[in-house]
Amino acid sequence: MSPAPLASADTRAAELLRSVGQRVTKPRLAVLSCVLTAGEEHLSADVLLDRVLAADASVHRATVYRTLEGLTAAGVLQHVHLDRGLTAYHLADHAGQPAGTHHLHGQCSECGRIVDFPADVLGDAAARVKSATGFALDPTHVALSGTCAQCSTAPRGDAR
Amino acid sequence: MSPAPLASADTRAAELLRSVGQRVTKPRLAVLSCVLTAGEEHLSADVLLDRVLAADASVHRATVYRTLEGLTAAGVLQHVHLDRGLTAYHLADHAGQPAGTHHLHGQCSECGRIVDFPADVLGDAAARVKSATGFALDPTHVALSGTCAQCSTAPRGDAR
DNA sequence: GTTGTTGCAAATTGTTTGCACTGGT
DNA sequence: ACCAGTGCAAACAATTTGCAACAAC
Repeated sequence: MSPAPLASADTRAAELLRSVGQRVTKPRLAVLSCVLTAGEEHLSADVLLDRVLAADASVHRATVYRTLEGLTAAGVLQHVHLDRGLTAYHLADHAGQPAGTHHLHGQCSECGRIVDFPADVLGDAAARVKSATGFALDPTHVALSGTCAQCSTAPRGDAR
Repeated sequence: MSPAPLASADTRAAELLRSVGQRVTKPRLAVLSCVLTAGEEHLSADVLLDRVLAADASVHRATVYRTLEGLTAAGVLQHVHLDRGLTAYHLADHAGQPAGTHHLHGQCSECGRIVDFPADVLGDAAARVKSATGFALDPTHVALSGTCAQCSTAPRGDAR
């Protein structure tokens, strides 16, 4: 279940922090290694908060929120807005790529799960909306709503 | 600027209430006629709350929220979820149409304005997402994010 | 009259702010 | 040593709840 060499989550976190010129502090390490450990999973700020607290109860809530904001500003993390006004964080798409090619997200309205979509799933929809209405869609800013594959078939399976 | 015969907003509201078998009460009239008077405008619950209070301060907040929920359940109103976890309400698309053909909404991330889109703006995007990922998009549930025509050109113009 | 509605006050959820202290570099 | 970063407590916004008084039918 855990094949990853995650022993070094803290080490990677420290490297990342230094590489963007941020001070290496206990809360920042805690937050970043939670994100690193989560891997594929996209975690909302408050879930992340819970995990950080579970790992180190001495870190304060406010600091977790400030840290997430700071790491996003520094380009280490990216976020999407979800249902209910929550925000989910994940590692930034690698810096090599042309800017603006972020992938998009869908959120299942049944179970709350977040799924990744390739940047181009919407095809020419954005262009169509723009020319029809003048509205410039930014599908990366907010998660698209719908029902995930699991919930479409199986009933209940709430993971929120 | 105001060509509508809106003198009878309260009357229409009462008719609507009766037509769905809901009791005609002061708070319900206040809420419904605010929605009717808003017309095209899509109002978030809290803005609607302010307007209702401005019209009749004796109506309680909690009642406004309960009323909006009730009217939605009764099929009189529909809602979309916005940024920040807010919810916007508008009159339900007329009952004559085939179910599920609701229009969609976009919300400008600059000014917060809500714009309507025809139900088919996304073209085959939903089908594409479904077959690529198994995720069944429901673009009517949450407003699509982007920048409205005004904000794309002019700078500041916050109407939030 | 009785059943559905309302007003009120207090709780909730997720997040933010001001400020004095602390710890990284 | 210096300043960015942190903990804490309190404020925040939007919404929700339990309950007793109340009013529409």
